[in-house]
Amino acid sequence: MKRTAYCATFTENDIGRRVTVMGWVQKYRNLGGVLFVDLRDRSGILQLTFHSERNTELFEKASQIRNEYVIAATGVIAARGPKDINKNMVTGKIEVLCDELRILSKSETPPIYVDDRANTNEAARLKYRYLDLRRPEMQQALYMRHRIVQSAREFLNQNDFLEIETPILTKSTPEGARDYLVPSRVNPGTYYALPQSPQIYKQLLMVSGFDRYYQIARCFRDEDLRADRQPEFTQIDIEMSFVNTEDIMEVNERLIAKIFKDILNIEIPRPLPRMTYQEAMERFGSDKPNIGFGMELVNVSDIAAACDFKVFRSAVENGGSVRLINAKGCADKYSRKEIDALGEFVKTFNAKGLAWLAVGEDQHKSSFAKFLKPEETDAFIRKAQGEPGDLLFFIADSDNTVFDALGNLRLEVARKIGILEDIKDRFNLLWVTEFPLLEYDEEEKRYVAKHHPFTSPMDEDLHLLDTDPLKVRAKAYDLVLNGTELGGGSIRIHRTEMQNKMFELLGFSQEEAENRFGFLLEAFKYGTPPHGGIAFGLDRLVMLLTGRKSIRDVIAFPKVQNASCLMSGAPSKVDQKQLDELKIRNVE
RNA sequence: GGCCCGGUAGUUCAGUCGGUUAGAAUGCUAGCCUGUCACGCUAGAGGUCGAGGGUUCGAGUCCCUUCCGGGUCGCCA
Repeated sequence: MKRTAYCATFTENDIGRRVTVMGWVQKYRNLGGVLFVDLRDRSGILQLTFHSERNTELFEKASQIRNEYVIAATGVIAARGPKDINKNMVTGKIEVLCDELRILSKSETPPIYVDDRANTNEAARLKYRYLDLRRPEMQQALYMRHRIVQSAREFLNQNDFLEIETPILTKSTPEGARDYLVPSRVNPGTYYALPQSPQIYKQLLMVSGFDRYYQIARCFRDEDLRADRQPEFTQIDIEMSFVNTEDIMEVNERLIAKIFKDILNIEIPRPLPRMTYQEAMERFGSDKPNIGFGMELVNVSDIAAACDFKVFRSAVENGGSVRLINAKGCADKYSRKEIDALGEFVKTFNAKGLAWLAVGEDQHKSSFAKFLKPEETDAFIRKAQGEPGDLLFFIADSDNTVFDALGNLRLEVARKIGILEDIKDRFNLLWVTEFPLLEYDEEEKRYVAKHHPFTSPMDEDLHLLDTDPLKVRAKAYDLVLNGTELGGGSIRIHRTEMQNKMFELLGFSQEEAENRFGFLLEAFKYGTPPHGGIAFGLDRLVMLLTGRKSIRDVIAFPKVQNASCLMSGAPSKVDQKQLDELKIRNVE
């Protein structure tokens, strides 16, 4: 018995043909004298029929069939009667009149439904992931993932990029995320780290002269999980030599455009819009703004500075700002209780409070009206272009807090009033450029790299490196899709002196820099081309292109929030013998 | 590490003010049924109410602790 073809590939053109199909029993319907089986494989579903009057013995055998049995059936493709056509099925006009049946393997009653309509709890789905993956929805997601990777590979291959693998067992570089460590048996007491990204290796490949590199690279970061963050994830990792920012953006716009064309048949307008980091923060309160809708931030610090409301005035006096967003027509959509809830919401972003003002025809309601002169209130409304029915939300704080809180509030309000749902099928791509090179880490009391320590500062800002490092902008860029960071990259430092300068700014002693990145600095001594690159989060890209809410839905075997795998039980304890070999002892 | 939501039959859920033997749908098992397509009809089996402790005459329900899952802040160069 040899399979003729996948179930859902047969059509009316095959009527009369004798075929063999194999797959899983999606559903059986035994009507007494006639039995229908919906047979499923990765292509879809095909109906098989067995008649007791045609072949009693075969019918008896078919009656043994239960859901999720794996069977092989042979028969003749037949047209269904006019009344029996199922318009909801791709193969709804045909069926297989079976004359042979083999039960290849039985199935116990499945613990979860293999059905897209089931709405099963995710924990149960993950425990029985191999069953969950039988669902068409999941098959589709992984098929799309495959096609997206193929599309990217095709583009990169055609554009002279070489796919090169880099080590998984690498050297720990404590900057950045927490490393996953792997003990060395041969060198007791020492550890490999799993790569957070192939960053240093791809730069070394540029030193080696490969000029254009890519890799569908697995990356590992031991940090807490989110809906869009897994401890191991995949990047489309790219690096190029003898290029500037423009060159890299240009190639990658073409890459992304090809993927959108291939996968969704959508033409991406090129060149993609660009926005500086500064502008993104000022207008949207985010370095990954969702530009699909307005409700932009409005700076009202000038009015606030002159008013009698102390919360507003002192924020400006302390070097911060007062900004607002205008929730158009929301004055009657939010109850006091809901506004209070938004107040709690912004507190999670360290805002001290949320001031609000509901614009009326001639009388306004607000949380702070009594502190303001009417003309000051009017000035706020005018600057916010407020009209009766609008609801203004104010945050007064340091710029960073105001941006963070208002940027997130903007998204929260948009979610609540349905804007995000309305625009989810549109794809708004943009580049965010000119990121700050450094930020100040309050905990560590030192500067840390915003992107990574190999990012080149902008030439225009080099003079600020010693005087005002926080003002230095980097040759760094992120690609943002609908408010999600799809990828980011930079032009790298390719001169030893500049790299040393950078390490110095980050507070590394010569010795530390040598210890951590010495091999890179050494490599840079022997002729390094100017180079730069980018990495895209493949999981996020697939998630957005397939409209899923979590990257878990586009990863075959994902981990849950505590970084464990519900199916395999990893991580797990190991034999004492294994630990002994590694010279490792658990402590309480 | 903090905060929020959830955990009752294989699955999805209901369970009122703390009160009789914890229900429904679906799935499962059996019987009937010759054109169904989430077939239909009849009957049946199926429960550590996540776990432990407490309050009470009595706890799925109230309290405490804990485990598990999700979201989120911190974290994620």
